[in-house]
Amino acid sequence: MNEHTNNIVVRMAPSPTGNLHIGTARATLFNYLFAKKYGGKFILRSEDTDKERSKKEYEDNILAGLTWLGLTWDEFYRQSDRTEIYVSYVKKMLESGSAYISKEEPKEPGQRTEVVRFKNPNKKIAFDDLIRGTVEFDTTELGDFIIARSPEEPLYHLAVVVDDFEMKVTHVMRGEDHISNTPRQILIQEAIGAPRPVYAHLPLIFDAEHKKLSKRKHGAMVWIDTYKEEGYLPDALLNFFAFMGWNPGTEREIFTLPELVEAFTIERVQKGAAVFNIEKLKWFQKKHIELLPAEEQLKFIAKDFDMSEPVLDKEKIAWKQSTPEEARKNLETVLPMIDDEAMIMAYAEEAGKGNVLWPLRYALSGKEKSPDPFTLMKILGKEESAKRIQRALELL
RNA sequence: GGCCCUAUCGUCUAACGGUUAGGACGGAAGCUUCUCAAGCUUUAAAUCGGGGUUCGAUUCCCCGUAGGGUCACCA
Repeated sequence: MNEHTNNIVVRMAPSPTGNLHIGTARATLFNYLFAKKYGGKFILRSEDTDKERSKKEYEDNILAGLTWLGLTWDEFYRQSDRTEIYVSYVKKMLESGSAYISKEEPKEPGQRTEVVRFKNPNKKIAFDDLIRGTVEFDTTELGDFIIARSPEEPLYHLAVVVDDFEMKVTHVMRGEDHISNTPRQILIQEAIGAPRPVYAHLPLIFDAEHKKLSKRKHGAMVWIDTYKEEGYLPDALLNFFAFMGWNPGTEREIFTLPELVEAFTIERVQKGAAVFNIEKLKWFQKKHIELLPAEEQLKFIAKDFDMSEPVLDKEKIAWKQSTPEEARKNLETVLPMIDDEAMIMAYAEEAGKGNVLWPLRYALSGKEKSPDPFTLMKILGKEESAKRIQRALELL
């Protein structure tokens, strides 16, 4: 695997049956990293063959979320636009005998009395997985599985194989939950004469109970939107996702997206599932905020810390043993110096840091614990800062 | 249950036969005369079990065990 391996094509194929999911985003990241690292093409394909469950709004959400994350694609396709292609393959398979029409007894409303089944050759299939090595299956246990509801209504396995073939996909990187789908898809490939892509099944993301993350069980925590709304930076999320299942082989942990592309190698992807740890995400977020310009960082502080006008407690304005008179004197001295940190610090050095900085910080925040007074003043602005200091003075 | 995958600190992981088993998150402790939610320092914490192979196994093989995934006219 190197830059000279030509024409690498990968694809991410989400089904628009829900908003952008963490697992989808992470798998997309790995496909993106792989494509960019090796100079390949990254295709995004909306797998909406299920008309009942697929919705345009979900597709929009997935595309918007991926764009927000910075995971951009080179080509986009929608399976519902390609039905006639799948239909032509179903016809070919029916003619060649690799598929047949089967009479069925509908078990649920809406089910057909005739479906298209794949004629299973019942053989052993072994494929080489880039992450797991050789994986073997006996396809006998799969039976003659259904590949289309009717000759005009193709189902997932058929559509995937046809698309990967037509789109010349060379590497299929997807979650490990798809590993058992692989033998079916290889069987279809062989039936239509499609080459076998290289497979790479990514480790899953688990919850604290070591179960696959699901929308049903975990609700909002699986949606990318939730993290976006909470103010998480795309790069923090991406960095976090990358490190669940991959590491650069060094002790460096903070990477931007371009840096991840540079450092990425498929060989360092893990086999075992990773537990989603929100504390670690918060740490990545903190580190990525530190990468931002100073004024951008202030916005995050302002958002996380309650900056609304404080209700001051007279008793708390003066620091420790010092007197209200001292606090008053210090605040009056500092008031005209508001936008000059150096001057305030110089004064604080001689008057006693605590005696100056505590009343100042308390006057501004009204809290015993808060960011430092200079940060507060930058966020509040000169005018509001002066106003709050004045109010503290009135109490003394 | 069948099939498949996986197995190092609580968590994310490093060590590609030889290390005092390393780092990070979180935890604990301490330091830091403006506070701590910041910063710094220190610290506790792991190779699932049993057999092999080998001079030597976290590492290779086998068997267990445990966990997970998957078994739709969903994807």
